[in-house]
Amino acid sequence: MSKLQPARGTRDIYGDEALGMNAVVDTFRRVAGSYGFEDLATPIFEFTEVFKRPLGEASDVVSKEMYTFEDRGGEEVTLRPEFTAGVCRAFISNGMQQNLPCRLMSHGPVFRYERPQKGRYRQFHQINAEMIGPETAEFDVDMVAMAWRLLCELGMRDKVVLHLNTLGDVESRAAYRDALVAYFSAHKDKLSEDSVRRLDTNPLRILDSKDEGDKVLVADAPLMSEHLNKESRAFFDLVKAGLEAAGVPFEHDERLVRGLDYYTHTAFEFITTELGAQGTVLAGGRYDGLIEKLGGSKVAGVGWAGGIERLAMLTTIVPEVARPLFMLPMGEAATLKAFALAEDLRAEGYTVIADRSGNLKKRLTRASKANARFAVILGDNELEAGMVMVKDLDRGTQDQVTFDALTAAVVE
RNA sequence: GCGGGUGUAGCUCAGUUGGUUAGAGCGCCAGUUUGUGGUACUGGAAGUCGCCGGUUCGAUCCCGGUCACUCGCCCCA
Repeated sequence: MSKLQPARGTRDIYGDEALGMNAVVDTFRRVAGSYGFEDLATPIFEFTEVFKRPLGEASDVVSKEMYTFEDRGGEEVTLRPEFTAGVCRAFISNGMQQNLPCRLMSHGPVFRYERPQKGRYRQFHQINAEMIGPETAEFDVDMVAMAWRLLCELGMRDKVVLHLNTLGDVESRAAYRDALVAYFSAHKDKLSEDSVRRLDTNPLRILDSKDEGDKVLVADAPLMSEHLNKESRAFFDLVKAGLEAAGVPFEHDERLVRGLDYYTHTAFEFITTELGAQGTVLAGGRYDGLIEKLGGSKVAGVGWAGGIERLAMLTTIVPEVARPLFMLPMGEAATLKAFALAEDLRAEGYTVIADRSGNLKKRLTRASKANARFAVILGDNELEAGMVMVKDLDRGTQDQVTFDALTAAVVE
């Protein structure tokens, strides 16, 4: 066995898994395209500031999960740990605010230094959609509806549940945060160690603690919905009404939160029970403060990201692979003629695999394994007669046809 | 970063209560068929039992470390 192995948390992707992941990306691009989204490919690495500033120095992602290094020119750069910050940077860099709202879709690898588990890697892949500009709730509905449509097309309608919540606007959120801190501080002695720490760093996170003792306290904790101001309540009501109108089923989950401060209003996660602790398959929300934090103007945004590996593990769609045609020339002259015939067939849209090594038996075996429908046998006998032998591997029949008739003879 | 489990052929896994040549199925290669596949039969190749060290007359097996995977926590897609 080879000692060469990929670095921890990275993998080689091929075969069925590659097909599945491509199917997820293809479906995503088609669905998002149908909502008017356009492609944006941002760099895989950015200046570290791009991620550090919006995510916050104290956040886990920045403080211990980023792949940050100094390049040969002395610049501090970071492999992207997520898409949103880079997309917003691109939005600012390219003056996209001239044409709002911007609908931008991206996909590709992202990097986080974490302890790997199934469905959780250091280099993993995301699909990402951002809508930048809109301040009203109808756009949140569009984004969630688009995610739901994608998941349905991937055959996951019955495998995921949409958890939906609101974080309110800045004012409501701050009020709620204060209420939570007051409540949990009064019961600090009963909180888990993790949650005592969260009381300082990220009190909202206590709400989704998995500690049994915490859960008892959380059950009686104040609710976000009780601390929403009028505007925030109206915003959330509109999101819910819109989703109902669009036919998107959801659960209002008061415990669903976001850690970072620039998140406002809508937060949502599509969760499955089929992947253990890695149950979140697609998640997003509104980030009205992010662009400004990055140095842009005050522009709102709403977006989501999905984990391609996790989605590929759950999708039921079977990618269609074109059945190849095997070209089996025997002898030098036949090999040369086969080049021409193969090019003709490819020009007609066929997938042609030229198999020139080994005896005919071996080559037919390979053709069968490759799920080929036809094998085109071209030896000296055929060449002299100006013909090729076309073997139908499904039926086991074969016929000689002229070179010109080949294309017509291999129609399935 | 913290705690638990696992690591034997390309793949899925048996097995050795520490002992001489480590097994199966699938896959691969070859033959029965020197120009005809998928089935069948016959034969074959392939493993420093993850890596390093310790204990022992002797370690794939016991112990320690390490690497990787895996389950949970943290965090998150």
